[in-house]
Amino acid sequence: MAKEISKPQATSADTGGRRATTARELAKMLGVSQSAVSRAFTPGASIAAPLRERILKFAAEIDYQPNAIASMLSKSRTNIIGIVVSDMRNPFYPALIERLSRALQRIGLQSLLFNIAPGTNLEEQLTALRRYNVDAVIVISATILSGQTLSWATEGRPAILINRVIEDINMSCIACNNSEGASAIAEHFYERGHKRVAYVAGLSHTTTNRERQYGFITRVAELGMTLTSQADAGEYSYEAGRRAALEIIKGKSVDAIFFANDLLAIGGLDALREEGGCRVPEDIAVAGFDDIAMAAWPHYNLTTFSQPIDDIVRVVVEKVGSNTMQLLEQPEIIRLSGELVKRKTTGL
Amino acid sequence: MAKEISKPQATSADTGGRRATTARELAKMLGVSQSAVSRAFTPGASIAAPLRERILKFAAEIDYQPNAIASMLSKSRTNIIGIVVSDMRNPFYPALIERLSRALQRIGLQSLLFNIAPGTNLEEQLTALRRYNVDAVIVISATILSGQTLSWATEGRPAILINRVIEDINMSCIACNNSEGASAIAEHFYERGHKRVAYVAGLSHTTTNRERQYGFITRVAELGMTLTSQADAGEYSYEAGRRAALEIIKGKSVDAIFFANDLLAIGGLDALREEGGCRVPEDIAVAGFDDIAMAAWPHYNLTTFSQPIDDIVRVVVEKVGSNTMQLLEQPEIIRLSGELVKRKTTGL
DNA sequence: TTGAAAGCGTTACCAA
DNA sequence: TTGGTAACGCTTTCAA
Repeated sequence: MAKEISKPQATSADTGGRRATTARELAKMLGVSQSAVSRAFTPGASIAAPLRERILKFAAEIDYQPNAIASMLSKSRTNIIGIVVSDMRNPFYPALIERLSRALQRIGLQSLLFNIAPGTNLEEQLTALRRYNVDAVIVISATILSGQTLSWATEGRPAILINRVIEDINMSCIACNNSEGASAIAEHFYERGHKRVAYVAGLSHTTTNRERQYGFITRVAELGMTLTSQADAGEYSYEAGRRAALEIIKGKSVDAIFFANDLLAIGGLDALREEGGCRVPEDIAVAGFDDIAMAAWPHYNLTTFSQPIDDIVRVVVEKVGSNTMQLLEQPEIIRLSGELVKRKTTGL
Repeated sequence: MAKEISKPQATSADTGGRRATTARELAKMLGVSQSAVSRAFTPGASIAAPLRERILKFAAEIDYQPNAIASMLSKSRTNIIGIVVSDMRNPFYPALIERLSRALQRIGLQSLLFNIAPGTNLEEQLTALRRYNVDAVIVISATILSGQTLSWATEGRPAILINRVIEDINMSCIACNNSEGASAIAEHFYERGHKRVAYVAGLSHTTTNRERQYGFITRVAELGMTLTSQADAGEYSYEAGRRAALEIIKGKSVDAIFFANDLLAIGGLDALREEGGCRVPEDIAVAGFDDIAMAAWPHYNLTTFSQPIDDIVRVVVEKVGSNTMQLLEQPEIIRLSGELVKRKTTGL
């Protein structure tokens, strides 16, 4: 028995092979020039309203869409932003990427992901970035790539670094005021009466770490507190946080620990309570940095310094969306201010 | 005073404006045809080794790279895979995306992100997907998009759904065996002597939820256990998990709760211990699904059913990398098996 | 405002 | 194996 045919809106010529309709074909069907079709789809182009109407209407009927690739070639503009990432394990990054890509989409820009895996051949991985002619590059990789490699990879394309600051490089950098944030944590510890404090670094050579470390230690000294110990966790992970915390309380007595980011702090927190036999905040206070979603979970309730993700996204999108060239010609270092979020790990 | 010029390896003609060298220019400089240049960069093309050598060497010197956009246009192949996502809050997805995009990169494919925000105009958001001529589409969005919308959005392009199964649609689906996994959880509960069990749904209408729910409930009945209650958390989030857990233990007595995913389970776990006054696993056992990184954290130590992310990625990349057309012509539903991971929330 | 035609930088076919 | 040349599907002058 013949199966019923459920003719799916085959308004026009069948697709045969799956080649899409072109502007030229559409133009011929309508008896107008191909240029007219192009203009119909170009906002602000010089075309009479009725003609545009007619073209757009028919285009919708036969489901015509301009081919973006061809457009890229002739306009030499791709509407694609390259996003260089290397760590999606730290929830801070997915959160940032999610909002960033949505904001970009809203102004017609798509995100092409370049997920750099550590250890492997970086140049090879970045070659693609150079070939795809992206309109701009946003780097969200706190680590791994040297400024030199980045310059090479972006090769004269507008680029902007998030959460990392490199001086004397022809790209803009945008970061929160790490050092002030860390100062604020130190002050908060001080106000709560903690005298002997410790600092746990993530990757010690990263600029975020250096700034947070500097801000914290400096303020600690200014306030006359004692920096009992410092640990270098070696990476920004939960497990590293656990290890560092246990190491810090071993022998020495400490009132408060500031971890370079929330993921470390959360690991440390669990370890202190479960293996270290400490009560937090009664025996020891804990603070982190970033304000990831988990920090607000009732179980952790972690005091932290909140990164202004929305502001970062807003500024980045603004820069990338408009005067991309300015990113090249006048690279600037933009500092956005976060805010101290006091929660239970430093209070009662 | 004049600033010193730091001539940055200007091996060849200065870039003036930042227009890249073209194959034609390169060819002229070398006195060969432009076709030769193209062939030099095409593996397996018919070109004499010495000529290729000469071209590649010179290309490297002047830093020439073939323009991928032009290549896309003439080959009508973009080497770009569209990745449709809608939730990066659940750590399962970033973990998947990270491995997926890296695996794709390894075979020369880049990932173009389409981050669909719920609530807003879907068609508008997906129009870009249709215009960019991606070679294939990978959908990692458990929810939001109807099969119909997806068909429209992919319009005859090879597509593959991860973690979601839609029958009678011309795209392949790949998912773990949710129903068996849920059965395994039920059996595990049974073996540990739990009689009164509960189920917490995420989004109840999603296929993952339906399959897990069905698998669990069915096995529970077969084993003669009692399904004390079911809750619909309404979303796959930590907070929803908390709420659902507290609701479930209110009044009724329950031995074990199976949450539709880990994020819910973790929220539930914290709530049970901290607000519900329950000991886990002594008073009540808890299990989740997915095996996200947090499930293995010592603090949670959550029993769960592990999704075979690596297998999923392997199969998807295989499909997408080779016979993309087969995805269209012979869509299949692929089930990959995960494994039960017994941890402390169901044991001692 | 409209149409014709010249690019955009490749790939691919056809001769040589 | 090589070079010449026609696509690829759009944008953008240049005339009309």
